[in-house]
Amino acid sequence: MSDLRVRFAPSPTGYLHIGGARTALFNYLLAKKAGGKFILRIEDTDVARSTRESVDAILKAMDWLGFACDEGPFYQSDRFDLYRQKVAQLLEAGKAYRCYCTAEELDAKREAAMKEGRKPKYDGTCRNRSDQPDAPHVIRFKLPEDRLETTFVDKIKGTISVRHEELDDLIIARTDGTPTYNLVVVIDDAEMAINLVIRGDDHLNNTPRQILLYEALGYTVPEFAHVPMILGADKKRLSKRHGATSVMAYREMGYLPEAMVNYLVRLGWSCGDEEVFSMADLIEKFGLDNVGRSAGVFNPDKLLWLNSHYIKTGDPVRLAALLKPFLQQKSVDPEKGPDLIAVVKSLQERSTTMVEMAEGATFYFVDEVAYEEKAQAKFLKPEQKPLFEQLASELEKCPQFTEEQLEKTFAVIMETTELKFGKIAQPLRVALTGGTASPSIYVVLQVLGKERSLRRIRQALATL
RNA sequence: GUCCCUAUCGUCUAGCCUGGCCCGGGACACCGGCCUUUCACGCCGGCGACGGGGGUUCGAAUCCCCCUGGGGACGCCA
Repeated sequence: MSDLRVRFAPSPTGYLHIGGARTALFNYLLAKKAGGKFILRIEDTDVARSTRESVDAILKAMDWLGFACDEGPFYQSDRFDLYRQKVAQLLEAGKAYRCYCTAEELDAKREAAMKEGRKPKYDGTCRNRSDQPDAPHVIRFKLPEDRLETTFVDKIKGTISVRHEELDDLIIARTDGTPTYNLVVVIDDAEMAINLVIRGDDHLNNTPRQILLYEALGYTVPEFAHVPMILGADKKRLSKRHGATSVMAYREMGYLPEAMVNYLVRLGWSCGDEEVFSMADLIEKFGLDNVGRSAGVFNPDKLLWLNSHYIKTGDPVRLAALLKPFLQQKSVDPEKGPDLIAVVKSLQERSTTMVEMAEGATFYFVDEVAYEEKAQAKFLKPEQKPLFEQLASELEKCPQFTEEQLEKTFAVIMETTELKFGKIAQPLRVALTGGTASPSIYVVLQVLGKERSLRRIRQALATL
């Protein structure tokens, strides 16, 4: 047991994406490893952009990935009183002030500064105003002038130092009175006793000013660990044009959560030459020490490989349950066909996603086999009639569709027809499955069972 | 533009801290072969990197500096 307290704090302005999921994973893993607490906090201070749907989508994705939180979810929108109180505290202490500059004025100044090659920061117009008219205003945090720079040691990036001349007086409350991110994140992390903040390194630049806020509010500054970003193949920030970025989209595409977790953890973290990790492995082995410092490129191929690995080695009973919705989506009724678990077993090593498995499984469930045009033309020709007749009568005689019995039956067929196994198997495969690619023919026969198999052979016979 | 971060195969990375065992290891992808009743799986093999330039040192992927590349931040978004 330790007192480690970490958190994942997504803003509900969309679904949970790949990068967020990895941040959540790192937090979760560390909490579990240390026997600490993993807290979930929804950062919805931007009322205009936050939606209930996004919250639900994020919660659902967290659940799918298996990241259960120990505390929360907490909603910042429930805590505005606390924030208001803290703003007042800063105001009273003279550590914050009202700023009456309009957004338009600020934009103009920013643009001008950029054009002149200066850093676009607030010029402090309202900093020393003595009057406080009752006009629309924001609240700004007064950058402390008692130090020239702020330095902290990041658990991943190392020592980070920023000179205060690079900073300005940031807005902590909007014109409408609502608090902004940099303020609330500090208040909540402090009030929730978070002692290690793990987040994307796009927050690295915010950290010094947040540290200043911690100090101004009299809070203990936590430790920080900034995880590198995830990029697309073109080294640009990962976005929709690189393919799906929503975690749940991968579930829909037939990915298993353990594959996603395994892929995500290896993107930026390593443990010698190991590639495959269960959640239990990760809780034992994961650590910030082996997290890389540079951005990584999202590689869908490797995710796919891991997915096929987990499908191959997965429990058929569980996979069968997972397969059902994918089958139903293709209008296949999983109840009307052979044993689903046997179906899964026959497809595990040749499926890379559950969607693919569903595609491969469909033929088992159809009432009437639909032949692929080419396959039919090549393997279901009139001259095959004697072969199929043989097949029908011998298989009819076969007492049980077991590997052993089927082998015996085929030995007989091979002898009487003087055909090699391949010459028999392929036409039969087409008759049974409609195509030329399928699991082993003995397996197909067994899974389908005697009755279905014979019906399909007779169906083929009728077309010759 | 300014600041911050970063830099090993196409990609994820091991190695770097504690220089020599690394003319650099693993994985994905790719190519070839084997296996084989189809498609796959699997197995074997191959291709392929220390960004560039200066130092330090007997010796550098490993330490230092510069350059270049990449990412991020600069918002009344988070």
